[in-house]
Amino acid sequence: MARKRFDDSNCSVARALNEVGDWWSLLIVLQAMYGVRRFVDFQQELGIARNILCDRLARLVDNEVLQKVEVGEHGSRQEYRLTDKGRDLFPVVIALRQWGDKWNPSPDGAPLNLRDRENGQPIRAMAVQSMDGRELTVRDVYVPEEDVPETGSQNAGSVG
Amino acid sequence: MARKRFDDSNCSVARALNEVGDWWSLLIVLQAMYGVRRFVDFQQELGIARNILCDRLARLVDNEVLQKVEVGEHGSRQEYRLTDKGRDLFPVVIALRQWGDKWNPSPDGAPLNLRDRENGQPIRAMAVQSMDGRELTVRDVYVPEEDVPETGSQNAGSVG
DNA sequence: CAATAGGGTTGCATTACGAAACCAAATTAA
DNA sequence: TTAATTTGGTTTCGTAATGCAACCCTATTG
Repeated sequence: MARKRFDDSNCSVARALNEVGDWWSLLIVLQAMYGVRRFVDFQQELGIARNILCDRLARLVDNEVLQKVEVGEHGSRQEYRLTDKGRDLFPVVIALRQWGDKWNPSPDGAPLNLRDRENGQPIRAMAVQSMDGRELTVRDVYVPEEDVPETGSQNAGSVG
Repeated sequence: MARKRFDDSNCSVARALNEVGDWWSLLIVLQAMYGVRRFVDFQQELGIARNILCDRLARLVDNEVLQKVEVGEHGSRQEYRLTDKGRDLFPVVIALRQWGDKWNPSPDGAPLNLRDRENGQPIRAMAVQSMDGRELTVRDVYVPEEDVPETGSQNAGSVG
């Protein structure tokens, strides 16, 4: 049967995964953050099959993560650029990258080091924070009683 | 042909997606963060096919994101619990959730609100930060020249 | 002792993915 | 000016992954 979709799930993680939760989409967004904009370049950087790339780009455009821009005089040259929505995936990508670097260190050498353009310092480790800046773990948070989603659909009861 | 895998990619995002980048794995981890530990509960909460759930749980255990624990006297009752590695996905999940809440608001009602156990306040929006706490966008970071990965394999040149 | 719950496995139909070939418009090279 | 190349796709086809349902075995409950 068809792959299950979660467009109308009342879990926003599920809805998010619906848009960028497949093998390629996030990598495409990552490349876009690296500055890649052209079909051929995505294809070469990722080694993705062209038909799949077409499909993913179209879906990302549909979901307004990317925007397709005609460049060149008579059309026939396109660019795929990140929208604000797409750029907003930056924390997701960085969180994932840091997790990967920490728990699956690169087989050959140092992790990609990202630096603050302003002073050349490395960036901070991503963390869930309280309003006053404390770092929160899974156990430090909860869902208020009145907001606990009913079980059996997509969300379980308590966090922690 | 086989779905492309990225075990040995020198991009840590790709390696991370290799472990939790499919449709179900992150949702399973999310449920685990909600406190779900039993096979049947995962199955009911997610509505996932049982064989797929088996496969994903086994893979997550292999990758040390979950740990399988025998409970009950004579075996035959298992629990799947998050490891430190799994719990460390918290920032990833929260970043994804906040992105989903912002750009694909729940069709029926308010987003799941997570609160700080210590004072009942909501948590902060995830952000990539500089060492001194400034919020950084994609354009505020760069990769130092000597660390720029060669093009054509898995990473493009510059960030921004 | 029968019924049920927990945790899987097996078979089968449907769908998605990957590789390579093919295509057409627009550039560039000769 | 014609031929080759680049860009952005689509088509075809074989393989892999998914979902559903049915089945299995071991504990526990009634």
